Amino acid sequence: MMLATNAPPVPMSEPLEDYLETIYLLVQEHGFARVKDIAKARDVKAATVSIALRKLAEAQLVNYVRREYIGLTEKGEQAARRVLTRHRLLTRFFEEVLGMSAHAAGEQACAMEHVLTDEAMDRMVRFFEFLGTCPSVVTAFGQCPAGSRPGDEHPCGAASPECARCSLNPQERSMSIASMKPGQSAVVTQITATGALRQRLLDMGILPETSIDVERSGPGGHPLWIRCQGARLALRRAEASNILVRRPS
Amino acid sequence: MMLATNAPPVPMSEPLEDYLETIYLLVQEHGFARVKDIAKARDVKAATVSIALRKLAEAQLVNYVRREYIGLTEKGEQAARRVLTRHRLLTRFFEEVLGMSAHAAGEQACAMEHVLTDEAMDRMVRFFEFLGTCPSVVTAFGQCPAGSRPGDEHPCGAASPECARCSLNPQERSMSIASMKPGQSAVVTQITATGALRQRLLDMGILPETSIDVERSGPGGHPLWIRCQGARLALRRAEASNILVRRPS
DNA sequence: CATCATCGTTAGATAAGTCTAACAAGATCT
DNA sequence: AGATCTTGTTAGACTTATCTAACGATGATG
Repeated sequence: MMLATNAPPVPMSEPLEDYLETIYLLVQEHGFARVKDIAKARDVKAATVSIALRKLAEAQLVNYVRREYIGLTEKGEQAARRVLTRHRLLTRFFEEVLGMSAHAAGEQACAMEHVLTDEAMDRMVRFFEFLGTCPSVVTAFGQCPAGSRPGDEHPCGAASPECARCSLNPQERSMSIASMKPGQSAVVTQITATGALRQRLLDMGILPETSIDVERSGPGGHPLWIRCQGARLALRRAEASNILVRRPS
Repeated sequence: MMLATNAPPVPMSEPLEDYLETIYLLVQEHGFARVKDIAKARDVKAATVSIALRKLAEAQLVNYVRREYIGLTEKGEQAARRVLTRHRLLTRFFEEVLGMSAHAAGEQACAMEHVLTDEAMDRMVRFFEFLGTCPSVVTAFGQCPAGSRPGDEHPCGAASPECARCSLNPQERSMSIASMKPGQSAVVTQITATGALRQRLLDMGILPETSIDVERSGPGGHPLWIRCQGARLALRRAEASNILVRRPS
């Protein structure tokens, strides 16, 4: 529901970011967000939420009239997705790379999502792009130190020899989403954009290994509508062509 | 100056942890810590430091008489080292693995050091232990996505083939610090301990790739005195034997 | 010795986020 | 309709960390 804009992200306190994130998830899951539910999700009292909502409304992040429907503004949705994307990225790192349980990884991600800088995020994404094309790295690590603690076994023997995906030419099935047709879906492998555009795409939740469904695609200057992580996004063609995917062939 | 104890770490606010860390570093660097210096290092006013010191003194973390010498207690030193170790571990991750500048890596580490859980730390250390024995992984990553952004080059070709260190039997030169003589120094490769002992050793600052100097070592039940990251530590033999190192042969 | 500069402390204010308790507004059920 | 239950809001208090401004103490200098 949101076109990529250049709105500079407003610095915000961690609790307020958490409220936005919570609202975003509740709306996505139930179609609405009530004070009570937000309070429960964040484990605070309803009174506290009420006050927070007033602040968020002042900052133009939520549309909110006393006792009425609570919804995110465009700006709020963007901020929420930004945080949520960081959350998912960190969770994946702790779970898939370091081998932590989903629960522990999520907890850790929660604590860090507010302070992950744009640059660090960028680097982590590149790390995942790298792992995605050469998964034996993770595998090798998963087999050894993250797992049990023998201490004597050596991982490299297992690591180096076969790198299944690498032998396939990765560009073979690779395409940008700009050339996808409505109804098709694919998995992101790489974001080739750099700088602000890259950051904006990442903040929208477009990360390596997330899947994307194309809903509408017009010719020429028309935006491309996609679904990603449950969100509907509109991309310009120039943006779309920077997102490489692989299609289950 | 500290024997490894089983004192349960006290939960503490982030600012207070920062004060401890700052004091620790100032003492290590200049031999003393004044209110003024702490204030400058943390970029707050002296008044604020004064108040914080009172709280730290109440919590038995600093020895502190009004207007007199400021020093960490044993508990305080332990807490400071705990945070500092997290800081260093995270910095290394962002710098060495993700390829960020030393400055950016440090900033990011600062923001995360207070919330890194024991488990996540443990996993990261294992990751480094893994990388230490099979460095081609990092190298390969460093050559590709973290560096420039060609997007088309593929890292794996460079990654898999030669894994220099792996071909050497890592146990060859590997030994525990328990068998080191006074005056010798070595680099940590692995902490084989598990559970609480492992955590305690990590919290003391004993991480993969840190160097250790043995200062005194008695026979039998006597503790082993070492220097690590500028700190003097006493280890029991049972602990020392869990720390594997490589010596520049 | 008197003065002045530096350093540290105290008092009082502010801001953010939380709580409890009391209250108000709808919704539901006889 | 009236009683009651659920939900949300407001008022007031507390905690932590910070600030400014004023004050006190220590030590150096003319």
